[in-house]
Amino acid sequence: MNKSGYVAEATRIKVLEAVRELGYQPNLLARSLINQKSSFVYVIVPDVANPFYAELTKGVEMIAIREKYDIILSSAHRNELLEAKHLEAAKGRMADGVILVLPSMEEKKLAHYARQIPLVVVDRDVETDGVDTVFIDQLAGAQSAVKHLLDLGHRKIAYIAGDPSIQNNGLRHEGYCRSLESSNLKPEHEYFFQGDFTFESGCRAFTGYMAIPNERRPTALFAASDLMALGFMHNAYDHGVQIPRDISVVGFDDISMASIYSPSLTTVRHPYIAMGQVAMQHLLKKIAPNRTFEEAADLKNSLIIRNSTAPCTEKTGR
Amino acid sequence: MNKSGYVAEATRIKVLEAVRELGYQPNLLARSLINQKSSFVYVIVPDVANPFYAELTKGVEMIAIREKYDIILSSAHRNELLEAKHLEAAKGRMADGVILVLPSMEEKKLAHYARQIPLVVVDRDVETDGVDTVFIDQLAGAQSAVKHLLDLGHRKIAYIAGDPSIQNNGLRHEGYCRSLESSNLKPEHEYFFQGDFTFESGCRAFTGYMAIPNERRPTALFAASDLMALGFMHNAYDHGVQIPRDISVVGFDDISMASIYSPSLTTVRHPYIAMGQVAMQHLLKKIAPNRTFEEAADLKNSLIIRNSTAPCTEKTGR
DNA sequence: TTGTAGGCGTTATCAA
DNA sequence: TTGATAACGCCTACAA
Repeated sequence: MNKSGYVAEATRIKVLEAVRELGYQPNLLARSLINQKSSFVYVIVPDVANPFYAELTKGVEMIAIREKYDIILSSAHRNELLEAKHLEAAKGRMADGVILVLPSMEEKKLAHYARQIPLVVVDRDVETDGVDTVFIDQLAGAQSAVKHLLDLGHRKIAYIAGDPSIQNNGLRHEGYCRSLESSNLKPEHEYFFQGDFTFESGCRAFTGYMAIPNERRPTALFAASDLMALGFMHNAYDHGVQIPRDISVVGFDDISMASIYSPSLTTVRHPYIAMGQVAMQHLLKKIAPNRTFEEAADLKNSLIIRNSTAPCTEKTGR
Repeated sequence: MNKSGYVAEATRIKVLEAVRELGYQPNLLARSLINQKSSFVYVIVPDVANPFYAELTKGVEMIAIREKYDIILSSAHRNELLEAKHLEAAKGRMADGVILVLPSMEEKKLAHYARQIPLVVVDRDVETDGVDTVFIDQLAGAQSAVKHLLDLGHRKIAYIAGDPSIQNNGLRHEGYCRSLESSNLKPEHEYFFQGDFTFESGCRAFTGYMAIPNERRPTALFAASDLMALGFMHNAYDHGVQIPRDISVVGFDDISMASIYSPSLTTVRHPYIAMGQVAMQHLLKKIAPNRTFEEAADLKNSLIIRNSTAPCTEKTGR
């Protein structure tokens, strides 16, 4: 008994000496077995190579390390079978909890697993009771982006949408629509470009933009991801369209490139590190409901205004 | 015995039924204990949020998943105490192996741990026997970058160095020097800028560049990281210095931004995903020396020529 | 073919 | 205080 208990000083010293001499190291697996506590947390993300999830993992790690948790990281590739496989592995390995990011499995299944192992779902809103979530309603974030453009005097505001199968994309689109409507504008079909979150789809959107006759051409653009915004700007640069002089652009995510690009990109920051921290804090609360942990940081999207947006110079038709 | 052995068909069916009904799941921890094999691999990187290491982790995962290994990921922040701590944890948890990326601990210590647990070191060259490494000698990569500039006719080639404490940085610098010398040029002190791999240090280097009198000003630049190259280009753009018209720029790493920036950046690609794959293959070989695995991909840096480099237009003084 | 004993490395419990 | 013993959940091996 190294830590506590009633031990004679002499014995204690002897034991400690032996420990050093033999290089003894406790077997944590055996310890887990008896303690029913492995000090493992699974983090299941769509793709470990995605920088967003790398940041999220860092957030998780920052909290986990203080509580001596190790992180088992795996990719589920937005495939519910893989998600299930990893969840089963987590149970089999007696993980103390699971952080599941952007799962594609249905809510019922999520609830099912949540009953078997402490589970926190990130980046997806789940209504079912018992499923803990860390989710930022990106409606507000998208609205603030479009409001920024409206405040600058823009009225013809285009939108590049992301992958429709992802919940967050729908919310970003809805934020765009609502913001327009609150200014008595309505989303024009002509100003809607379907993308898939990638750089290339942003490039393609530029082609669509150029196809619009000059007098109706948008003076501003909101893209559902920074990568698409940058794709658009990239092509714009090549075609001599200047940003923000000819068109203001707002992105979403605040990837590292956003601040580095020329011009730097106005965007909505999605705080992945903080989300990872909060997710881990939720998990700790579930694992040890009696213990108290510091309050979680408040999570929200924030608009970062940089150099890709400027006041509208075009006289409005009204 | 679910898999093999001599079992009556009836019993087998009964057992399988019971398994389903009770939702039985084997406890992998207990299984590990008896098998002396945990199916865990530790991946210890400087920082989990760094996109390079995220890619490397993906490479490791691609191989690991086939052999049913789970990955325990952790950050050591280039701190040898943390590295040691994670290595001890790996031993304590009976990890089957460790992939240690860019360790800062001394070789003797590495060899010491390598004797205790299968260990593969990535991104650092270790001479000691018994320590397996995945390391690309970046000398050749750097040389090809500078040779490209020489081939374009450049003679005044500046260099932005990275963090001196990192082995790879030294090799990149040496590659720069050797390449120059092979063309009977020598590295000018005036053309050397000390950076630290960050975007900001690249920006600062631009200030240094501008301080050089016009007639001696370099017509080309090799930066030891893409981020520094982009920082330089960023400031160049702001000051009306055009790339590649006024100065050609080559980076190192091929970060995702390199292909997206305007102009896109000529750079030396460092193949992190492949390195992760190879590292995991080495580890598997160490764990099960008898089994054979597919041959590892050949690893080397490759020069990616994009739009930030162009022929030298300045008449040489000779 | 089936059942049972022993042990993997811990920790907790209970006599001594 | 200390030492012995059971148990965590699994697997191997040997006897039935």
